[in-house]
Amino acid sequence: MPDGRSGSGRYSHAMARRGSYAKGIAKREEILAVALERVATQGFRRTSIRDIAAAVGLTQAGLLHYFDSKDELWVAVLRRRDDADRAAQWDAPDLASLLAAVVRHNAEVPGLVQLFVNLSAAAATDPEHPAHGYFRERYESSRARMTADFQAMQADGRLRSDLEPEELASALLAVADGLQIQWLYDPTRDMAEHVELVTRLAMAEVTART
Amino acid sequence: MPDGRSGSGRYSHAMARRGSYAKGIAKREEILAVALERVATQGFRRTSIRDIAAAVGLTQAGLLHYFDSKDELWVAVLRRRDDADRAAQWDAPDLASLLAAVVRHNAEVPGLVQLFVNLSAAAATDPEHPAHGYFRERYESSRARMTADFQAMQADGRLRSDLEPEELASALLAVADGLQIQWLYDPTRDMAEHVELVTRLAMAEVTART
DNA sequence: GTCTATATTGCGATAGAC
DNA sequence: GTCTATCGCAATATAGAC
Repeated sequence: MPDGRSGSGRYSHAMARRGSYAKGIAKREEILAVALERVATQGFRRTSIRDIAAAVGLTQAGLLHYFDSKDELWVAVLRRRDDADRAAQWDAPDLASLLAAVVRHNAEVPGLVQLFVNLSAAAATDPEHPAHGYFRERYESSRARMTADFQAMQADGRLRSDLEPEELASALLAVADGLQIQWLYDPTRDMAEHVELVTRLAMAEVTART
Repeated sequence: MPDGRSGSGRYSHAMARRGSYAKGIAKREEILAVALERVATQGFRRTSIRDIAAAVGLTQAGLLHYFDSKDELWVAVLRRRDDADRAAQWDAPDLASLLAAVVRHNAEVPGLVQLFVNLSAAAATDPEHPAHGYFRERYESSRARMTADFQAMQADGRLRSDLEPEELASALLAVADGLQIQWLYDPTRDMAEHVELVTRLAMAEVTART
């Protein structure tokens, strides 16, 4: 994505075209930022397209010029979060620990959890939903990367050898997702703790247990 | 998981009258059955109360005489499923196995899974949602009963003693919920298998492992 | 190109007639 | 108990102003 920000003031005709383009990009970024801020602070359910539009000085129809639909906007917000998480460089020895770290961080951003839970549910039941492809691919790639990581860990003897890496990957992602829901109903639940519990169970242990 | 509560007994005010009481009950049951059938065949998102009403020979307003709102109707459908699950008398040695059995059965009824996933997500983010109380209590009671079961299993030496029973209960429910979503995106995933994987990891083992 | 204004559609919900 | 009629809302589509 071009990052060029237009200067303010008057433009020649040519500048105006480039300027308008850059302005459009900037506006799009502003919408994403505001959408994230609104959903984070006032919750998913209470954040309508009209709210966001008003907060960036547009009408609802004006906003939908930048995103084809409300759901496309939400997908863009989630992609942005994915990018931020990827850029954050958590220090985790493996992908299971990374998942726990990301989950721990998510507890600070309830609005995003609300968004994720609602959108993933809505898109799951409708193949035509704008977010369907996003989630499908996200699960597939997360599972694939984790599976590879677990295979390596089994080769190193860090992970129990008597379980299917892919099944464990699915199960860990599921714990993270399922706990998000329980956590929304009861915020005293510690999401990351549960991911770590299952991870711990899957780790090869040196010490005997009772 | 079946929930320990009486399920099917929410009637709207008008039902309390004598007169055609039995007929009213029968109609209500018919609506529940048809609602289940519609959501199962055409999916949750595309099932409006107008659809259901037409299928039972009523208008939308006529149907809402029996249920205060669309979401109340969905809750009644889910309570009915809980009742049926409870009545089914699965032969399972413990609640973790029971959960796996119920989950395995759920795979035969995708429409109900869609309904559960969507409604639990929508109600999670809105305390005023008609289904919020239902899910909150359902999670709480399922977790409580499972926790008690796990404590007994630890006393018997059937379960690893180095983990929190309540945490394990939460995690198992979360695996079941999270896998529902992954399964909706990719029906080749075996939901029950994953529940059993985590259960197996938590069980005390007699044999040595690698 | 970017945006506003307007129209249309479909939904759940409600009021009141019978 | 069920209807007709209508409301308000959200999402979307389109025409055309600038």
